[in-house]
Amino acid sequence: MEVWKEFEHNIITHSAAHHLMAIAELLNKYGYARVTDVARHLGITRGSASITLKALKERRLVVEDENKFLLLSEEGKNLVQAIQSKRRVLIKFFQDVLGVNPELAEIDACKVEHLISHQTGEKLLAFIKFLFSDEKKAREFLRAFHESSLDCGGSESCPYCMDACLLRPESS
Amino acid sequence: MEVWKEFEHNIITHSAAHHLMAIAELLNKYGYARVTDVARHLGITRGSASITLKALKERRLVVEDENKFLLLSEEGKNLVQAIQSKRRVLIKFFQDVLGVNPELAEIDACKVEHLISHQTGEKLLAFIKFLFSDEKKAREFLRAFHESSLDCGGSESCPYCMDACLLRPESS
DNA sequence: AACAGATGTTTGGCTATTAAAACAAGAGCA
DNA sequence: TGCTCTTGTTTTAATAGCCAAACATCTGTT
Repeated sequence: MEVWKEFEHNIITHSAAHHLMAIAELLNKYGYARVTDVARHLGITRGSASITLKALKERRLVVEDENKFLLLSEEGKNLVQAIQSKRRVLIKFFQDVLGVNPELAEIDACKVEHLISHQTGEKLLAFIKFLFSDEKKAREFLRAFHESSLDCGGSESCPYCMDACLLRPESS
Repeated sequence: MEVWKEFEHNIITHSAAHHLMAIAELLNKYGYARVTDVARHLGITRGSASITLKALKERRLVVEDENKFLLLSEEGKNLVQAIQSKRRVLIKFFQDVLGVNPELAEIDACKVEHLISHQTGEKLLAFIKFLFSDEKKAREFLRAFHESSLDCGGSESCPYCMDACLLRPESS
């Protein structure tokens, strides 16, 4: 009765998260980030970026120097780190554990990276670390799973894909 | 440059998905579902539910009988099935594999259930089926992982929680 | 000095989602 | 018949995102 409303109570929206990450990537690549650069990086207009970035400045996640060059606050940097870390873990999991194809793994990770909790992100990281560790049981399990799953690629003949539990959703 | 925009191109929004699931649950529990029932079930006003449901009728996911009682179309039913199936798989994974606490597992699952792709959902299902199968390697691996992870609960002393890769995000 | 180009902001419009409040239609009751 | 309650819709207003277009500023060139 209340859980579903949590969706709105996130620390950051998808759009805002990507504005922050754009700044981080631009700073990393070019050493600076302006409104125009962020807009171009995200493929949106300068006007849209300007408004969103204004809100992020008010939230103290983004700061501006005397020449209107954008920087991340400490809080902004931490947020970006956290989201990027979750993204990497998710991509690794989707791709190298589940065997989802790389493009889709990236899209799915991008959609949820800013939504999953700190705890879940951490536990997934721990899981993956153990799974890819030297632990004999982990190695053997992973090999056995990948041998069993036979890479059906979502075909009609795959028993998992035909499972009544997951009725072809994307077709909708 | 384009992946991040996929977030908007989903089959269904979080809100719409929960309107559909509300109808399914009400039909299941009481045998009928009206606008008022959906609104009450979701904790929103009748006006809001009316508008969202109107859009869902236009999209042919919801249909109405002569007395304004709501039903799901075949497409609507399939969508609900798909989302609920993903939710169950996600909760099981978060809770019983990763060891996330039940409340958080439910919240995280709710946030992403409508976002992850069919392929990822299916592959996660296959993974869990294998993980909880009779397969000796799966049982041993799961036991070894759960013994190793020692249930830190996100504390300061846990090496995973202090991992530089996941800098305390929710604090932001 | 004057124009051109780039940059940043603002304004008006659109969609989705919410609430609040007004309104319409029906049902039951006195 | 008249009153009230329930139900559903509509309108107005918010917020968050986006675009397009107008506008203001600054810089560099001629």
